[in-house]
Amino acid sequence: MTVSRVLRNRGDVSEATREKVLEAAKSLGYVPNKIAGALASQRVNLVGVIIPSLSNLVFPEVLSGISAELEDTGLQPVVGVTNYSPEKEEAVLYEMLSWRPSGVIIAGLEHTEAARAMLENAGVPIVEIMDVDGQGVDSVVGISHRRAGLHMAEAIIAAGYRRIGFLGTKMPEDHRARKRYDGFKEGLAEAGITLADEEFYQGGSALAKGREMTETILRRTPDLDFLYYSNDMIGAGGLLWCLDNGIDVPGRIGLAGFNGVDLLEGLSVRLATMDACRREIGRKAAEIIAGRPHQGLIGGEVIELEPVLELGDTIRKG
Amino acid sequence: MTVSRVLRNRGDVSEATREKVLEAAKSLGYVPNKIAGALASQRVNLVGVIIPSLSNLVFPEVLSGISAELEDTGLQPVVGVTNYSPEKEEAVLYEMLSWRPSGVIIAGLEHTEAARAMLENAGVPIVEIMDVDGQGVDSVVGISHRRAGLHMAEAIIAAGYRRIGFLGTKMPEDHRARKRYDGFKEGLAEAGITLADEEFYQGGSALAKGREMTETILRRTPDLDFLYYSNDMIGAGGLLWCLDNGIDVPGRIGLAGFNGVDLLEGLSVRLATMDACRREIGRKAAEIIAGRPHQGLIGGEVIELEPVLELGDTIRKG
DNA sequence: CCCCCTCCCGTTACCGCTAACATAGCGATT
DNA sequence: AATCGCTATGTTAGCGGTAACGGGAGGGGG
Repeated sequence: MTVSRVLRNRGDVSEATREKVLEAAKSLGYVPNKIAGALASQRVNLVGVIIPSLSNLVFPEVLSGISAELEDTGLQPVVGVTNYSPEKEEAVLYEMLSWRPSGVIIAGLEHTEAARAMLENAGVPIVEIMDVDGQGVDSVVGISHRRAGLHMAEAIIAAGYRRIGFLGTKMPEDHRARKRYDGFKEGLAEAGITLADEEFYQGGSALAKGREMTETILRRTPDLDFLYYSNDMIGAGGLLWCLDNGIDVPGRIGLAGFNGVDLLEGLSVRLATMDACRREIGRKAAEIIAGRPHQGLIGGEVIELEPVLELGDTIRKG
Repeated sequence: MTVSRVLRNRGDVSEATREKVLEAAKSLGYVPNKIAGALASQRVNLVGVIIPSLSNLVFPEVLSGISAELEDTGLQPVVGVTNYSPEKEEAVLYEMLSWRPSGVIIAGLEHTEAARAMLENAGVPIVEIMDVDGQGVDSVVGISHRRAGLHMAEAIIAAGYRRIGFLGTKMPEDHRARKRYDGFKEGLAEAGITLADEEFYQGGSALAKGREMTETILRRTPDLDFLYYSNDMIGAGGLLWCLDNGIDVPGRIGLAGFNGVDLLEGLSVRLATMDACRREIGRKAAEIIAGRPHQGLIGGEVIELEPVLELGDTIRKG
């Protein structure tokens, strides 16, 4: 018992015994068994984080925000990846909840019915992240992808472009991409414009796909004067293709992507984009999980962040 | 007890009771407590994975190999990130071991003394990945970064380049980058050549840094005819800078990076690089962890993979 | 001198599950 | 009918810690 007190820095132990315990622990190479500890104390210092993918670039950034915020709280993130599959999400969530984490951070608002039920009954703070367009189970931190798309449409129209094409992922399960798409079309519709053409892809290297799709769509509809890409990587691919083919950007054709991927800083021409506040989303979500027990919040906060439009060099000004 | 048997598919239970149990579990929203289960059975279906960073692009790929291989084994990866800090690594490892995972996959061969001791005494299979240049604790899966650097040097010299510069990260703790650097200089030395200049960076967007550094080094040493970058992202930045500035690649100057990052497929000019077998490393490591209990291997395997040189378009041929 | 309080350390009873063993039920075998 | 063998289910005792409480030693106040 005294050993337990020393190793957890809890309760009074004399300096003398404390040192003896620590020394003994070190010389034995003793590593306490958190499984037993967690079972006895009903406390687990883990936070489940469930995201669709790690190769998307966006999610590692969110994760980094989460880690940073959790750093000094004694909490530790545990990551699960769903590959955009709702069934996998359900399975991963089940697995995580069976470890009784102190909280769950999960991407998106769309879950299977069973997953939603588990979240509701988990009895710990839940934060759904990335997206605020919909109804959350508990707390929500994100941006409105619908409005992001809408604002981009407005900016494009304000810049004088009229023949607009959309390039994106096939998005059966990427709800956020779909919401941007919907918002974008809505924004165009407000100005009485409809999408002149669109092109979707699946899998493969995004940069290369961006090139291919750009070539395809411009061959099919040569009079397009703007291309809106559903993410920065395919946008960058398109931009490179335009530059290689001597197309005047943003004069002859304008381009924009989405996400504000730092990785692309360093292209000769900066792609117009919209920052999705990824690190910030991670931070806020972690803050909610970490703060809940102390502040005794009842939950259900909804934090909507504002994505910032960065015009870059691929939308003409004035 | 019967419930336990049903939920684990273990032992004989009649079909009738099995169904009753499952139905009851579902209607109660029962999620078994793995903490208690693990404590009682002394078995934990988690594999600790400790890597330096998630933003490096390389590690998510390794992870994806691990996840894929673990998919049907009932084992689940739990990721810890060290930010290239040995102290953080030690802390993360301690935290992980306190959950008594079924195995640990950890990047690199260099650890603090305490970390090494923990690995040795963990009593579960340990796989050190990425690097085989050194002495491992248990199993090792990776490539020889020293030889990767060396081979690149040979290829560059064979192509006729002589005034060679190196651009890389400041690498107090990136041992693999250092080993490539050492191997590279060794390769040059064999041909009686020494590095004509070098430049190091830290932090920031790699693409942008690649541009900056390339400009800096070429301004300082204008007669360089080859630049070897310690990773593909800064290499790509350098490549873009050269293209923007109308420098003839690979005629006037040759370029090469390291890693074979898929992300960059789609640049107009393919950067010479060396594939580091990242997914494969992940797969093999996971295979060792997953296979150990069944096959009763004693451990200590060393699997060295061969990185493949891809000449791309930035080293002149013949 | 007694009482009470504080500081330290020990005792006891779980936490929720599973390994191992015990037992009940029932048909087949001798 | 007694025994055996098998399947299906129940019982018991932990797993390695922690919460909650107990209690001895020492000190200060009345």
